[in-house]
Amino acid sequence: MKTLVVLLGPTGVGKTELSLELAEFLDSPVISADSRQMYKELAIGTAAPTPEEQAKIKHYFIGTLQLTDYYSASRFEEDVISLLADLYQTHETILMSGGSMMYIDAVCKGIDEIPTIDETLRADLKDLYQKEGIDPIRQRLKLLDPVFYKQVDLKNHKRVIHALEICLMTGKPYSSLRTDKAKQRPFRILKIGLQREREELYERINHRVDTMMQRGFLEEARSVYHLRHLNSLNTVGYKELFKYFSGEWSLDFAVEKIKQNTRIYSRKQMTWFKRDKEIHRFHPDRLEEIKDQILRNTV
RNA sequence: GGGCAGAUACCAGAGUGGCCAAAUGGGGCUGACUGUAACUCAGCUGGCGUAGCCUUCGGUGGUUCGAAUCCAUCUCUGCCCA
Repeated sequence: MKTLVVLLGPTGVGKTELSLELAEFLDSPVISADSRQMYKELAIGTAAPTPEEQAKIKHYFIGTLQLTDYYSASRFEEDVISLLADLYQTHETILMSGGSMMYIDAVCKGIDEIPTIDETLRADLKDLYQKEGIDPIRQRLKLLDPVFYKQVDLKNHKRVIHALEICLMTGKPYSSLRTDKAKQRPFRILKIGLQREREELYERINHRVDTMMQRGFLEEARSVYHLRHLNSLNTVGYKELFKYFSGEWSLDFAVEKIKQNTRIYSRKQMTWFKRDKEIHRFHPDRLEEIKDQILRNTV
């Protein structure tokens, strides 16, 4: 049976390194599930696989987008599913590796059909939000989709605005489009979660940030500074360096903040996958155990 | 040596007789999250199994029905004058 092995875990845990070994072991390319490594301008600050690593193992979805491109979990689902259809012509097992939990869920469980929001509509609502706050948006949502209105976190403006966008875009209540059902995939999914002791993970993260700085992260960030308002740059690492460029923070302080915010991000990832009972957890050093687990599930 | 200011929870910092286990921010922790998700948002953060109770606001001793808040004194810190 065709199998998708999903390697996941918090940032800095060691996914990239292990994915190379597993890819070799499985004779598979690596499908990257990382929402930021997709941008070609962000190679250093996202710790994307290097050109050398990519020369050894074929990677998909690394550096394939420009910062100005629109992308989403739904597109990722679509792109990966269609890519898998191709790859399964010649492979039994494919490896996907990454830490963007929502992207991974989109591939594993699917995501509901919702049209892409029209740019004008999006801009209009953003404008309304900035001028009058969240209240009028809440009120309109309450009118158009009372069911979802009761479910959303009303303080989370992003979710509230998006729900209204969907209602206005489709003419239907957002809640009516939510199926809450996982799609059946024509392949088996095996999730391997990497975890380390927190102290160990934090040390790696701190160290990794220092390494990024040595590799020219500052220059990379400066080269995209003029695009800082793009969502694709609402990203740990870049945000902080931008504050240095604007004179708000000293460089040392910005670097400390990058470390801190990366640690926070890693915790959020862990929270997300703590509740996923399908994940088999391993320390990254346990390569043999991981291989065993895969063999047991792919034969 | 003299004068002044100050010492509050992990940090910063409000509070200046009862409404104070003590504002607020940071940090930390926990969690939510189906489309811009490395986003966005929420809860907790002295102790004990809520309620309630217990121990706190530099130390000690007072005043008071009642003190983080007033008085005395000690220790430490900062600034100023010598």
